[in-house]
Amino acid sequence: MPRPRLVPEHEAIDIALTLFWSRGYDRTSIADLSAALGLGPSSIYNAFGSKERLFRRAIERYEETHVAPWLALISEPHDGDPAELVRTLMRGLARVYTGDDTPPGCAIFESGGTASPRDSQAAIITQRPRDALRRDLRQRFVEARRAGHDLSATPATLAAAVVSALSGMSQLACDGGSRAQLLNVADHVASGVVRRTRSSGS
Amino acid sequence: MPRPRLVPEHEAIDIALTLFWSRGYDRTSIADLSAALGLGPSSIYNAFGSKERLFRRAIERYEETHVAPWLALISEPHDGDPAELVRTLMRGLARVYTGDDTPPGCAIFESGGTASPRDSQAAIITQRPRDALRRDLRQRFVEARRAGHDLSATPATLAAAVVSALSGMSQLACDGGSRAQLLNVADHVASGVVRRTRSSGS
DNA sequence: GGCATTTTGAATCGACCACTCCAAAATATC
DNA sequence: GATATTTTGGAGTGGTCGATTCAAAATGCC
Repeated sequence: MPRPRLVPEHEAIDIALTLFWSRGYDRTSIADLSAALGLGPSSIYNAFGSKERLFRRAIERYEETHVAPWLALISEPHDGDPAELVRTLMRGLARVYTGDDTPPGCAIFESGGTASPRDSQAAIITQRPRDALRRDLRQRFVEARRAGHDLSATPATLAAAVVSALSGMSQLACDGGSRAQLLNVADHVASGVVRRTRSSGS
Repeated sequence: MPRPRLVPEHEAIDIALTLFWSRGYDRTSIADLSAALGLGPSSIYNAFGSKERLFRRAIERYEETHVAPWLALISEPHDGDPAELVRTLMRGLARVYTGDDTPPGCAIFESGGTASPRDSQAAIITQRPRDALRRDLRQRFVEARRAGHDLSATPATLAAAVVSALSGMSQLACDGGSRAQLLNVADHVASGVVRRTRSSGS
């Protein structure tokens, strides 16, 4: 019954995500969002309440649309080679970080800034999915080890190493690294997950 | 002959570095620096010219005092095992990232923010040492391969992987990761640098 | 002590920040 | 068409940002 919106909510969130993703939370102003949406500040606040809440919605959307498909690989029980699973996960995210029509890097790693001792909600918002990724990966490695796979390190260390590599791949993409470079890193890291008992290939 | 400074230049840079390191460039205001130094804004601008130039000096100091000692390991020719070299480098930086009386993480990775398409001098300032680290590491791997060492990937890929791991270790430290966790990641990554021809240990 | 030189403190600059207020506009229901 | 409900545009809120100005203060040199 009320006046309809000029730009649908999900579309507004997508636009906001692109801005936060490319410039980070701090360097994205309400004026930037206003210009990108073609709406006044009042419309933004009427729809989302605050810049922080809009950022939260944008990050949630990023998780759903860009990370969740690959995260599903490791959240459900899987009896395949854990190295191959990590390889698929990392290669998929490598492509996300170097998408042609998306900003370089990973929104979860880059857009929130560093988590300072004191208040910085944006950093906390992006830290939660990072921790979740470490936890899920670790759990997956625990299951893989139970299934008899010979891992090259403890599940916790492997999870930390894989997430560290992903974080660094995001950084590399932001520094201008190519998709091929990121894929090479992904392959190399994945190949180090399982213990290799003999020399492989040339 | 002139009036002496209340706080020496190198000491002021150290204090500024600690602030930039812990809060990042954007979230560190002139007022913050003024309070930490016990000086008025005019003194800061008289001594350093601008916030950006002070940041540049602080990052240079970080490179000299915290990174250069470990970087020296890979810049000069070395005939030892490249894996052991990487291990020493990464373990040393892991300790820097989790120092008791320094902020968590790496100033070069965390304090500058993401390099946006458009102007953000702070991001560019921190990108230069990141690129230098990749370049030096790659060159070191090239030499190691010439010396007959059997690397597990191309020098460029290995360099990108090691720097990615370091970047991720910095992120992990900012997320509350312990020194032991970072050291484990460092050991695991280093062990993957050389090709392992047979299973090693338990 | 007087002078040149530099730093220091305090007040202040315009610009931009996230955010708000309010009247006009656009719809569904009646 | 009248009314209720929500969005929209635009002006404007106080606050903080980086940066500046200027007189007072503190030194070495003479």
